[in-house]
Amino acid sequence: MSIKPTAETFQGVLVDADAQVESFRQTRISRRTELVEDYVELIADLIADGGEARQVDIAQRLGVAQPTVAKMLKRLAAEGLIQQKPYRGVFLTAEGSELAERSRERHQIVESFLCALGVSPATARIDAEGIEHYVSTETLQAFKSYLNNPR
Amino acid sequence: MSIKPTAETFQGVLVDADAQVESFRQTRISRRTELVEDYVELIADLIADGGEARQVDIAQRLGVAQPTVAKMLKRLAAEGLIQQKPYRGVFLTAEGSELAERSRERHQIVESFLCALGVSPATARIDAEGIEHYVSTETLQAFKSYLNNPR
DNA sequence: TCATCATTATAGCCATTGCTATATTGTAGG
DNA sequence: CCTACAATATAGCAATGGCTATAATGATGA
Ligand SMILES: [Mn+2]
Ligand SMILES: [Mn+2]
Ligand SMILES: [Mn+2]
Ligand SMILES: [Mn+2]
Repeated sequence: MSIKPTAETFQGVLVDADAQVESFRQTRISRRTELVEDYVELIADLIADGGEARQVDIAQRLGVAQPTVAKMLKRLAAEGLIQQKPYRGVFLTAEGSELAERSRERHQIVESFLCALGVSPATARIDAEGIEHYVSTETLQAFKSYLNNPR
Repeated sequence: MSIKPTAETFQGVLVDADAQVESFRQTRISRRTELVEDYVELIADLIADGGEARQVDIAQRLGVAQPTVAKMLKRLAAEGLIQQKPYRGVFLTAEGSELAERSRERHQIVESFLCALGVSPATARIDAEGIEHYVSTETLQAFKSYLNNPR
């Protein structure tokens, strides 16, 4: 809407437009990388646990169908985060491992923080799975500080 | 991967499978409703500020193109959250107003909470725009409790 | 060895969320 | 009144992330 500098203008209802558009833009960027982060994190966990990450296991853990996983793995391979041999499990590249490790750490901090705040473990687990992807380094640092000195 | 009850099995690397799949499922559900919540919240703010919510204003605030908004508004109308007259601004139905109010409140609590935790206002604003959609009522309650008794 | 079965690959479908280009409509000024 | 111009509508495209059905492959066990 256009600026209406009349006497009865209610200031404060709307936040600064430039700031708001920047927030929405950043959120859209985070949403695009969300799935990739969950995939590499899960792949790293599966490899750490059983030595390999297979499509069926990834699909079962994510609760999606196997072709959905197959398509995403192609994308991850195209982005250089994993390597795959036909009809074999996948493994992480150096770049993929780094992203997985960063994601795992951040996820752990968010979940621990929620628990420290008094949220039940079950709810903390669910909420952290979504929240983790929208937490900046600054907010993550604030979470860490709280964990070091809760209450 | 299959269960491998060997002696060298590393327990604890992988979380419970059923719990994990439930987390991912809930996150996918939240992701689907994210945009709708931001739209109705923004529409309510625009109406409160200027008396009307036009496509150009919504588009400018979200940082997307006008046809993107037009398409989403059709969806919101189909879902009964807004009413629109051709070539006119939109307004919220009773249902849309309720969702907008709930979203606005939740958004405000999340942003205030981050600030109270020591996050800078600019970062809190950005992070809250994403985090808000993945916060359960239980976690929101924990945020409120902290706001009532911080530090 | 080789047949079966679990796993992976592929094809084709749909919904969502973005875009550009362009047609249509409404309205305000001259 | 009527013409610009601003706003909206529409068409068509692309990427993402789901799905089912089915083909191709690998590995296991008899
Ligand atoms: Mn995660
Ligand atoms: Mn996650
Ligand atoms: Mn919001
Ligand atoms: Mn938001």
